[in-house]
Amino acid sequence: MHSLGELERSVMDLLWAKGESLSAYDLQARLAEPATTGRELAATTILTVLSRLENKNFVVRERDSRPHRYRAVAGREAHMADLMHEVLGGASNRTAVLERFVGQVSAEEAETLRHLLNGR
Amino acid sequence: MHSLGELERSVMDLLWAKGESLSAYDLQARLAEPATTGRELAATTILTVLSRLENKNFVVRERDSRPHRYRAVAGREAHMADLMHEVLGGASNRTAVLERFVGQVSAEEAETLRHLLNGR
DNA sequence: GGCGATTTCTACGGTCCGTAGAACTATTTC
DNA sequence: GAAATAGTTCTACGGACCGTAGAAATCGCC
Repeated sequence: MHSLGELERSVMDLLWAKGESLSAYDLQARLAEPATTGRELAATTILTVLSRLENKNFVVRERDSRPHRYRAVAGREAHMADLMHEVLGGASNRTAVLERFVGQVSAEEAETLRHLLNGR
Repeated sequence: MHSLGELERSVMDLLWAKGESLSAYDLQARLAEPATTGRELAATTILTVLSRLENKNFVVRERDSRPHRYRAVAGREAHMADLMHEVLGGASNRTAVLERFVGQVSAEEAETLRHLLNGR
């Protein structure tokens, strides 16, 4: 799985936060807000980043709407779960990794996990 | 947490496989074997990589033995579990991530997880 | 068909990594 | 203890990836 740079991640965060699709100009405005990066970036910068994110299969582009709109392919949570599975998949001894992993979760999260495992 | 390049990862794999500490020359020989990278690398290359791994806190160096020996700080499984926790830690909604994660594990792994959670 | 909005192309500087020679330091050997 | 040898550190370069954005091309409207 491809990894994300800092600006790429900021863009994905915005797309993830807003479930809908956004145009490069929307993103430009959101990124300029102090709450996010606070930087005023050129529109072409955003477009380059979005194009790279498209190549990495993180976003899809709606080419029919006229400023193109971009939408996250997977939700933030799905992406993170994928990342966790990617790590786990690279292990020769998955059980040992899971053992370590479980050994470090908080009590509440252990409870959450038990609950989730029963609901399968 | 720092990330690893390809050669850095190969070196860590060797250090993880062999629990003990290894010298740069040991690693050079292991890396030259077809089973690993099959490449014949200069000794200084290995030393550079090890030095970077030391900076990233992946290995410790035993400076008293004369070809210095290097040892992995954490085991492979611990490292992977750490990575998974790092991903999870970056989530605003950890439960949602765990839900996705658990939803994708195999039946056997789900059983493993239940077992591990009960043994806490 | 020209003009403004939008997208694509091209590019440059920074960082990280693979790679290794050059320079330096420690150890052994005679 | 000086010379040879082994080991370590310094310096560097090329490639990949990313942030950044201007130039060039294209689209859509009047």
